[in-house]
Amino acid sequence: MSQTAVIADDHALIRQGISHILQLAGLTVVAEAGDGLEAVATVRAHRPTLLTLDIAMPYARGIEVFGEVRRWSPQTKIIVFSGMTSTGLLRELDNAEADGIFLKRGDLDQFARAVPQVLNGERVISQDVIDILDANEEQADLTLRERQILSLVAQGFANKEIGERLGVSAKTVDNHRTNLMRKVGAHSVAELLAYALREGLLDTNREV
Amino acid sequence: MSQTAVIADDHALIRQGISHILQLAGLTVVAEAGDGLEAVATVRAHRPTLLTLDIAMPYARGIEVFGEVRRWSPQTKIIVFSGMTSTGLLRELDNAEADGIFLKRGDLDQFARAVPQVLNGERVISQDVIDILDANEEQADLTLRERQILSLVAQGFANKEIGERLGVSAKTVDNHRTNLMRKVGAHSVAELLAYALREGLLDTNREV
DNA sequence: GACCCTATAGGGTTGATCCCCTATTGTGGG
DNA sequence: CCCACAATAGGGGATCAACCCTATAGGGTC
Repeated sequence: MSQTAVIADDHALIRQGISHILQLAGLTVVAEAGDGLEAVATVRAHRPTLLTLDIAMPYARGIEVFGEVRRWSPQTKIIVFSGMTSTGLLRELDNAEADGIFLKRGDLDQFARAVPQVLNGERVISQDVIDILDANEEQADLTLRERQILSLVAQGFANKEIGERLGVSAKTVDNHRTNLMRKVGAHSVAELLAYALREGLLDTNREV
Repeated sequence: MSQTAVIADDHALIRQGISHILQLAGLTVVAEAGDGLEAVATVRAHRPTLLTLDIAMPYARGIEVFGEVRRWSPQTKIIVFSGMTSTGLLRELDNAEADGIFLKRGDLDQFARAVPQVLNGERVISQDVIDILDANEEQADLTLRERQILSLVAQGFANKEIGERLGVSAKTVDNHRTNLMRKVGAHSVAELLAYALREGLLDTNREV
């Protein structure tokens, strides 16, 4: 039986590019997915040999898709394509034990050569990614609550509103926020968001 | 003599996808460019029939590339591929009279069908883009000063610092900021930045 | 059990922001 | 010549953010 692949990316152009490469590698592309939820559903349905996953997709971030895929189809190898180069995100992917990590801006031949290796059980991280991870060893690790609050702050909500939304007091939000700022070295909302943008902690372009 | 094309995009994967489509349309892809400066240089050297241009590239934004290309190779048709869906950006492209505007997440067949039309002198804007432009007719038009201050606020500077940097008093910055917020309907830094992010008024992902 | 960390919540201070007002200068339109 | 508006500057007030402090409850580790 031939080896199958599912491609998840919100850009049709990229799906086509990847599809072409995978076909040259002898894989059968059985399905494509345009957002995170679709990606999970498609993998559950097809249980492919390989999944190529974009981390920045509507409805569900790649990282969250990751866990679901591992759960419903553990034998599926996952290669992640990242458009963003932020340390935080790449480290998350590294820790999540992606079978392959590549940058969209990177060399395609490198990816093409890596496909058979990954299918063979090896783990292939592109050199670009390794460089980025090595460069910034230190990385503020934020707690779940802090990330949630950061995201809501970035969406323009005030402490009081965030408190209502999360079911806690505004004062608790204030405390989390203070810790958050100390961790990342910011001293105002604006500095905080500037940091979050740099690190790719936010869904910048919320797609339609 | 056959018709030629140059592809400018910072993602190799997308270049490959576009290249494939253009070749099917009978065009010869004579060069590819990975950033804005390269794009301008390449177009000057080859003067292609068609340029496909990504608006979010390192070193020079697509909009700036636009003017340069029109100047050095006026007969070159320009088709823009946008990953971002912000009204402001798309309107800018519309006003700059791109020969074609498509979203990266859009339908590829639509693009493929449009290529000959564009080469034929027609102007083709994808339906997705038209919908977005129609949806938000109103668009806050900010003054130069307001844009500058918005940008500095987003970079984490306080009124006092912005004042020093622009050589005006902090109070003046405060006033500009108040007007700015009234125009966009924001009531806090966070809301202001959320707006700016949505509208693509900021350079979100500053690439390596 | 001692210890650390997260999440919760409040008290209190300081400074910045948000937004109301007035006012001047310069520029471009009609 | 008047009007609109951008840009400048300030007064003043209400609110909120930023950050210090203490404190409790629960989870994990050694």
